[in-house]
Amino acid sequence: MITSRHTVLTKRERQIMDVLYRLGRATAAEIREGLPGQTSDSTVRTQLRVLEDKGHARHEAHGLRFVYLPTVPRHAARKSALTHLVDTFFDGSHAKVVTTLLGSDAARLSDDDLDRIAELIASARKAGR
Amino acid sequence: MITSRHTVLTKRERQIMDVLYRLGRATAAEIREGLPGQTSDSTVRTQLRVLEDKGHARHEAHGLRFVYLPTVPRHAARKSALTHLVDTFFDGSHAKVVTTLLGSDAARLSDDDLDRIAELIASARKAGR
DNA sequence: GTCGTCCTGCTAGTTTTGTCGCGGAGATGT
DNA sequence: ACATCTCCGCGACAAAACTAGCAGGACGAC
Repeated sequence: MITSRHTVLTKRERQIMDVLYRLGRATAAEIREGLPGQTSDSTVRTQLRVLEDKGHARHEAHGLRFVYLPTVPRHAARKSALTHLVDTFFDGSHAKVVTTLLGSDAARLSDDDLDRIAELIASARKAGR
Repeated sequence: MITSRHTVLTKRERQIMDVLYRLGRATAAEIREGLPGQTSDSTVRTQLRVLEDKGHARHEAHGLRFVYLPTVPRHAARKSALTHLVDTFFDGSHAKVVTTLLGSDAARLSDDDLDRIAELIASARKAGR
């Protein structure tokens, strides 16, 4: 049953994985709540089993019920997701993304955030020369 | 917003749209080349027709052949894609994305980029107070 | 004109997804 | 013990997605 190769996710599977990554870990019921529209319990459950087959999720028998979580850790998944997004929409330029983020909605950045970013820029300059 | 087609893209459709956004505009043949694996010409063509039906792509009769392009302009598509990614993987924090980008691979940023970013930070600080 | 090439659109067959009903396995309450 | 509730998995069917073969039209070469 270990048919895990880089299988591309289907629509539903992607929705579920998104919920899973958003929450970190979740029960079948929690995932169902996180999905758009309404879906029956067994449907979600079946999908989760498929995702486990494909190697994208796993579960821990937490007490009596199952708690599902992604196999690929969040930081790894988001890195590749980010890379893909940068390549498709930003011509592979990290800088473009950064400027977009900073330019679009500066209100979401705290002073601490700005400090940290400024620091990163400073060290990037050092490394660059 | 105009008519927001809430149609979720399928695997293949997403792949095609990615190519389309990466290239900006493309003929059926170019798209086929951009896809992973091998796919017959008529398959790609059928998918493109579906994408047009769903309102995600359109074509211009450029000379004799068709040139396909996304209906949603790149900057709009990338904004929503970015928002979704930020929400799913970065807890909605723009700052986290920026630090990830700056921290992971600083070598991809030129001095000009760094200057521009520094400037954005400065203006963000001003706006913040 | 006739052929060969390069496009496009239709249509139909196959495969994959998506959905849920039903039954079983504990746990809990009466 | 029995009824009940919650949670899980299997299997079967419906729906959607994928794929490609084939016909037709426009163009250029001969």
